[in-house]
Amino acid sequence: MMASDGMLSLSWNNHKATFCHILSTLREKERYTDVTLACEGKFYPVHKLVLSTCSEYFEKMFEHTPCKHPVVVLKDIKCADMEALLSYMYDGVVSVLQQDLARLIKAAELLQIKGLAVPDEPPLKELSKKNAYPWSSRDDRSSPHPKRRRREDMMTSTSQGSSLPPPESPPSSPQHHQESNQSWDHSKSHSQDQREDGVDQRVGDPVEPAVEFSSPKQEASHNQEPVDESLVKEEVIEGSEDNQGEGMDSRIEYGGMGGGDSNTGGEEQGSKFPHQLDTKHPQPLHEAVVEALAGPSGMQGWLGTGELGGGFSMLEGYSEDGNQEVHPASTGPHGTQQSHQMVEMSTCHQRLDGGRSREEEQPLITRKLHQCAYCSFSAYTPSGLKEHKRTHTGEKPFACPYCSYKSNKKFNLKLHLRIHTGVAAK
DNA sequence: CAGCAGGGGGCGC
DNA sequence: CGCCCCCTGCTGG
Repeated sequence: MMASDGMLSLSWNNHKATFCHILSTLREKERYTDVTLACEGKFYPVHKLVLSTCSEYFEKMFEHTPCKHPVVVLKDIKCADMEALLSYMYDGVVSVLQQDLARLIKAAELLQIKGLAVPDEPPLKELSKKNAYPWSSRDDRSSPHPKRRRREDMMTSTSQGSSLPPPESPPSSPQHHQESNQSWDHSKSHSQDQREDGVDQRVGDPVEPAVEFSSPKQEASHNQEPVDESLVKEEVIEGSEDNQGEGMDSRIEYGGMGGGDSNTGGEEQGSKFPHQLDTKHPQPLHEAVVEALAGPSGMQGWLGTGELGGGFSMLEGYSEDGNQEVHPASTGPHGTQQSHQMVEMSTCHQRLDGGRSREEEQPLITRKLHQCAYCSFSAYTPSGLKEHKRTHTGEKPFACPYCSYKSNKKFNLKLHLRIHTGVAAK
């Protein structure tokens, strides 16, 4: 925010990253989607805008497709690849097994995905800096430019397949940004294959005539190994103030330690855990965006306060699209949806204390944070989050039978009732 | 003092 | 593990 003779320039910190994340969220929630990609019987409601942005192919296709909501049938694309590409287009990053890379690139070429197949701009510097791992830098993803990240470099160090062992790479490895296959992900990854049941809703969708899309040069019928999208990293909210200043990654990767006895002792704990960020003051702009774009029940996993700046670099790996069923037909009652990001803070240490100040004094805790979708608050428990959310939604389920008082909290109602029942207060 | 909101303990599933 | 209940701290009238 700068002032030049009376003129204020308000800048939205982290705007681009935020914007991208909102887009991604919109896709998850199927908000404003205006095209449906269909491949291998699965349907992916997405946005023309995004596709067009990332692919001239789509751009032209939509240019010549007057339908308001066309269904594009991708005959020669594996759904796993499609999901990966969508993840790439929306999040700017995609996790792919090395063995699937070639197929993915081929698919990307078919669709002329910028950055994966079509040089969107001088790619030299991006690629040559590969070892700099730009995405782990604090560059807040200031540019949504697609980058062809040959993640296979890293993937080779870990074994592949659906049951990736915990990344055992040394902490110095630059990859601790991305792929930690959390143990709790394993269970979820199993359900990957059941995504179909979630998409039936689209089948009968009386949208416009389907656009048959058959890529000219595709033959791929390799084994269909779904891209293990559980290869997502988990972001941990980080109090950037505490940042030792040295770059970024005070963000920690809690990869694979959930399993258990591999108590790593020191190094991880070295990095302090987030105590609460400035939870009292969610960024008004962000909230506004949340409200405006995602609605009260949108924006899951919203972590951001712009102030965090380099504390984390957006949620690139945060892909509920990977772990979630593809858009269940009903998103649950308004305001009560429970989807929230769970960040597992796993340090293989047992709970160390029960005191209130544990956060400040003991970073070595094992617990889950339940991230509020509306602000940077993280609750200890899901129910805590639930209650907290009511402060955003205004939901007040507990009404006083004697007056018009309503509370968002049962116990508060109980306290209130005392003024009616005559029980001495406090 | 009333209201609000976060944290934590206890208990049941 | 999640829900329920309660304690506690803060704020405003």
